[in-house]
Amino acid sequence: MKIQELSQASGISTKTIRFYEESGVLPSPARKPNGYRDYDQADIERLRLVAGARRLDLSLDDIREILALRDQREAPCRTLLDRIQQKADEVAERIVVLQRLEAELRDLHALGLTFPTDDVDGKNCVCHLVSEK
Amino acid sequence: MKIQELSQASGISTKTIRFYEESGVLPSPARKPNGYRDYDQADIERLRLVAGARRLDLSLDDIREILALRDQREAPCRTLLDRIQQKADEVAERIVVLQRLEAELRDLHALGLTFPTDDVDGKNCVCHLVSEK
DNA sequence: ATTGACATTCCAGTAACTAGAAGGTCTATA
DNA sequence: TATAGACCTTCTAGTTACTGGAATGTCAAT
Repeated sequence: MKIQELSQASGISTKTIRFYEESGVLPSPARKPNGYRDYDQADIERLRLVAGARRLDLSLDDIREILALRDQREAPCRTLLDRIQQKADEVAERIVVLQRLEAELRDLHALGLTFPTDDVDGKNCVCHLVSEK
Repeated sequence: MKIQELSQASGISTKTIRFYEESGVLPSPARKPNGYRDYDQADIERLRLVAGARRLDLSLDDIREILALRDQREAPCRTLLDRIQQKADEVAERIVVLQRLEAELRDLHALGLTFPTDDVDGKNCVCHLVSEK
């Protein structure tokens, strides 16, 4: 199976597949006599796991660790579950920060609308609202 | 005024100040006879505007554009306000995506807890939940 | 003369790709 | 047989906004 077929079976671009190989997330595959990469069913499954984990926004570092466990025939389920929970917590935190930021941006925008928009140096300008103290 | 004093007046590290200069966000400052960068009050104000805009997560590209307007003695308030609103919209979208992601992660974690954690290849493993179809 | 705190430049690394160049291979058709 | 096109290969470099470190120079005080 050539790289493009793996790409279609996984939904991951050939560019990214090669990048994952170089990053150590995917092993170097067998090569055909002409030098083309040659993949099999196990590669599809591995790449699908990577794709699923990436969709959950797990880092390639996390994924490497999980796959390394699996390669040593140790079940990575515990580690994977831990990472999923940890990622959920990170995301929750990030959401809070972004909510604060959005509120601030909306407030600033509303306040800015009450100001003249042709003031380059005066204090009556949005720029001065944006400048830190 | 030396770079460290500007750093203290703005809360931006000297590393970042030099980086901003190289990035074209700050102009090349005057130099003292010994080659040290020499800043003045206007530099503090400019850097504070940059810092404030960065705190609102505006990109250096946006900031460059806003400062370029100001440098041509055109009021950047309209552009700045537009960027603020646009950024608020982006942030709102990002929040929605992250909320979906968090829900998915929590669900997956809850589901994973009902599975055995020592299953390397079996279908009864979290890994298979994570793998994409 | 030396110490310590500053300054300078340049190089490399971060995360996860993506784009493009230059070239080799395979298959089908004119 | 020649050639078109769709694929493959490797390599380099760009993205964002910094951050860290090395090697070296300057300045003030002891």
